[in-house]
Amino acid sequence: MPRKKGAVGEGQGEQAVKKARPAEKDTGKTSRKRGAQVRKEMLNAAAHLFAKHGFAGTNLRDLADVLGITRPGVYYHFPNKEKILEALIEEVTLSSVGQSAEIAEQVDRDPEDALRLVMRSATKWVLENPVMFRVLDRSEADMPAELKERHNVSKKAILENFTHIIQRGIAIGKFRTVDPHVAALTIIGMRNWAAWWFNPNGRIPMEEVADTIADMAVRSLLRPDAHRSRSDRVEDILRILKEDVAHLEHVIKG
Amino acid sequence: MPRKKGAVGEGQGEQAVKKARPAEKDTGKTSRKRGAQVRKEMLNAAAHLFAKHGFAGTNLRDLADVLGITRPGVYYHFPNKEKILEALIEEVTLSSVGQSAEIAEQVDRDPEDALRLVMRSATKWVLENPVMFRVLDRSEADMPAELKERHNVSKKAILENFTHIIQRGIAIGKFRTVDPHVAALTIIGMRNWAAWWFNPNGRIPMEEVADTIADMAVRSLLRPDAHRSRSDRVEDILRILKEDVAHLEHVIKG
DNA sequence: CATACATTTGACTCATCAGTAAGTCATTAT
DNA sequence: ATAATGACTTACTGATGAGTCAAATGTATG
Repeated sequence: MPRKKGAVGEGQGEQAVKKARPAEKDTGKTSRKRGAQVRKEMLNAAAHLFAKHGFAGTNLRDLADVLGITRPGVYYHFPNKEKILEALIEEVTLSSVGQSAEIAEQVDRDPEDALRLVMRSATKWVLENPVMFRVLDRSEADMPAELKERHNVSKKAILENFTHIIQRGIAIGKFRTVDPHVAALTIIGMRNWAAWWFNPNGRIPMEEVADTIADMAVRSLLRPDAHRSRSDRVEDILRILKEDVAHLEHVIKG
Repeated sequence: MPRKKGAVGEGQGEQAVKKARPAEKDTGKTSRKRGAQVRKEMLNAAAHLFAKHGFAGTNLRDLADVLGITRPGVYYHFPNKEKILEALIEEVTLSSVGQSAEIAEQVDRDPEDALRLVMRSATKWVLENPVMFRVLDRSEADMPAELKERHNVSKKAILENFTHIIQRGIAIGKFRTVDPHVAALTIIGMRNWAAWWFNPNGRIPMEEVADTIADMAVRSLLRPDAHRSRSDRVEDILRILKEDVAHLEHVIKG
């Protein structure tokens, strides 16, 4: 990506991160104490660049351009390129801690409810931080070992949570699927992929998308007949099934 | 990724692409006429590298190392780095042409059948070419304009096919979803994400995974009541119900 | 054996990019 | 007013990596 000659972010689908100069008066305080603000903007801009080009494919000069400073100016705020990624990931894992806690709480409810709640919350998180999510995803190969390790642990935890819920759903006869592991990976895919197509300024509000995806996840696993009775009690489901069997046998004979 | 000092493909999870020398006698013909063979190996190795590090993040020397030649040797087979990517994409789009045709044929069936068939075939393609799929996905930002254009057209076509099927399913009252567009994107996510977790040498065979994902996609959209009439044969339904009853009775007792 | 041809190498060039060092300059504290 | 300092800049270094090219190393064929 040898830096198109003309400008910087010339792509047509940009919409975010573009800015040629701090435009004289940014917040009243023109220069001093602007540091923290710039740092934030830098992380935001870096997130967009890392998400699009990956860590290795991102040029610090492009980052500087976005902020309207020169390349070495970046080094005032961060000691090196990798620290930017680390700061970004730090931020993202921090913001996902709340989510994990929330998920852990729900895990022991009725499987259908649990799956819906956990899936909605997990999806919401992705839709609220789509760029960060993409960075995480794109930079895996370039992450320093320690960060990669943490990231993998977190991914594994999510997968296990889902698998666990699904297994419980199967045990009480509410879910049906060939393999809980594959099923968990698949619904995680529904959620994760959303980070790549969801448009925060689009037609459909985030909450609604999250609800839709969570609903699809649940329905993709619910045993068809279980839909009938929304009861949690296995005995109820069994009774209904038996009624159905009796009915069908009658139909066949009659 | 400044090239770990020691070796080349030191990661523990490698399993594919590793080879230090063409090992004396490769196919009997040691050197002459080896060109086509090396070219193939090169594309394969490049696919793995591009998939892992992205186009920009891939070093041609790493590619050369995998093949047991030196970096300039690469230029005998391809004029430059970008042409390797192009050749790769060429190959991949060629192999997906068949799929598109197949999909087009199914689109006008009964929506449930159409969705299942199309989804299965689309998923199978991904599972058969997971590395290629990842390359496509990872290299989007680095693709030359013309290739990117073609790629986008193909993505859009798939999306529209799914959307169309879903809309028809809603129209005849068999599917239910808030937004067909979101639903289409979500089931595409189920499929696409599989490229990142599916292991061709894993426990579960490809066909089964494809079937499972296709089934989940269909069920995530089917209107609950429509499940009943899924099979035309009452006997089938009865048998399934009896299995369910047995299963539940077992659960209650166990 | 000699020649032609396929394949690969060593030794380059050139551009890019991460990171450093020293200097500038407005603002704020003294 | 002056010193300190926050937020830069210009001008470097050094590494890396893409791409070139004239040889070298075979290896098949006449």
